[in-house]
This record gives sequence, C-alpha cells and structure tokens, in this order.
Amino acid sequence: MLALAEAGGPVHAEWVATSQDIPRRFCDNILLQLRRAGLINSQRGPDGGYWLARSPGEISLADVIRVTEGVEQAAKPFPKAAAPLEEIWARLHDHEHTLLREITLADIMTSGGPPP
Amino acid sequence: MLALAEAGGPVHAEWVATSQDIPRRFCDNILLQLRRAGLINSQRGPDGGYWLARSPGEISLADVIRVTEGVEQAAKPFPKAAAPLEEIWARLHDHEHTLLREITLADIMTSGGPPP
DNA sequence: TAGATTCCTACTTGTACAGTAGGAATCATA
DNA sequence: TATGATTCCTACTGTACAAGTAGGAATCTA
Repeated sequence: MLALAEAGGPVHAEWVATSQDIPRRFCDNILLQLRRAGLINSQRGPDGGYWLARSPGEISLADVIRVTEGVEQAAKPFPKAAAPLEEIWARLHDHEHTLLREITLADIMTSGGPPP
Repeated sequence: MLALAEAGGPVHAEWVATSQDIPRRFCDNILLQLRRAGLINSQRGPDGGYWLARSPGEISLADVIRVTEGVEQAAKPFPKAAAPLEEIWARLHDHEHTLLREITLADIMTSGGPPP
C-alpha cells in the first residue's frame, strides 16, 4: 500500500489509487488508517496530499502490517488440548515478525517516479 | 486435531470428539479429511475406529496443515505493483514450511492415555 | 467565496471457515 | 442372516472478517 507513497514528496490520493490500480474511495480509507497510525502525514485542501512521516529507511514492513491487524488479533485463546502447539506458533510468529521488522520500505523501493 | 489420534491404537470418533472438546459431527468431518489425505486409516462397523497411518515420528505438522489448506491456496496472483513483496512473502512461507516439516507429532506428544 | 482535497462514519457484499444435518455404506457379532 | 454400531458421503447454515461503496462534513489555497 505504502509502496508508492514513497514517491518522494506529497501526492494526491487520486494518484496513489491509479498507480496501485485500486478504487479511489478504497484508497482513501487505507491512507486514512495509515495516517491515524502515524505512518504518514497529510494536508487538506488544494495542494494537499500525503507523504511519509519518516524516511523510507525508517519504516519497516512490520509497521505497515500492524496497521491492518487489529492489535495482533488480541491473541485468541487456544482450543485447549493444543497447548504444545502454542509454543511453536509463538516461535513462528516471532521469526516472522523479526524478519518483517528488518525490512524497510527503502529495501523494496525500485523505481516509479511521481508526477508534478 | 490429530494431536490425540496418537493414542496408540484405534479409537472411535466419539472419543476423539470428547477428548478434544469439539462437536461429534464436526469431528467426523475432520477425521474424514485426514483419512482422504492418507494420514490416518479407518475401519467401519463395531470395533471400528481411526488410527495413524504412519508412526507419530513420521508425520509432520506440515502434513497435517496441508490437509486444511486447499492446495496452498493456489498461489493467488499478487495485486500488481507489489512485485518486490512477492519474494519476501516467498521467503517467509519457505521458512515457515521448513520449520513445520521438521516438527513431528512425536515431538508434541505429551500424555493422555486412551480408553479400552 | 469557490473549488479541490482530505476526513469521518456507516453501509453493502463476497468469501472462507466453523458447525449442522440426514442418511447411506460397511462391518462384527450373535 | 438380522442387528446395531460405526464410519462415510453430500449438502446446507451461519457467522466473522476483509474488500469495497457511499454520502457528506471539514479544511485549505487561491
């Protein structure tokens, strides 16, 4: 989602939507969530737009993903009798999270210049 | 699910259901899936029941999980523009799968004796 | 003031998963 | 061979969550 918000400077939701090939209205909602999470900043009115709150190298994939997941799904209680699985599950998610925290937006930025 | 099927010998679906605290009918369906996947064997009629097709040490968690996931979800095409993410996602699932393949049922068996 | 843009809230829809249900097939035993 | 216990098959329901839609208010530049 953010993948193209690192276009350098401020861009309109309209541009993000078309560049990502998703509906305009839908894009609005996502950008709104990201702003509430503090990952991006915004400015209203003409000449408004969105831009990253921190530099691409300081935003990890974990940061972005956490926005979607409602507080890590509140760690739902295991279905009993599966106690030994709980530890394994924890290990998996631990490693996953560690990896996602190491990778920043800068790592996956390739190209795609922004418009005026 | 199988976690208690390693009760040693053949057991009834009824016993599995109560021991796992899930509805009887629901348990039936799961056991049926597992049998179709070749993970367990079964025998009808009185004195029938279910038992593991291989020894607990030869059944990995990956085997069990694969039964649920419909052919790895058919590798749905990525939403475009997210190409760089594809590699990362692959790495994650690779590691996850590797870990799950190393862990067998024998590793997480603890206790819980079967009935006559 | 006017137009452009973000912002908020709520609604609709599609889909996958958990669970339900009815009965047929099969087998041991008597 | 009849009986009852058990697995087996197919289909349905219900529910939670993500994807997407929608209307209009708030805010800013010019």
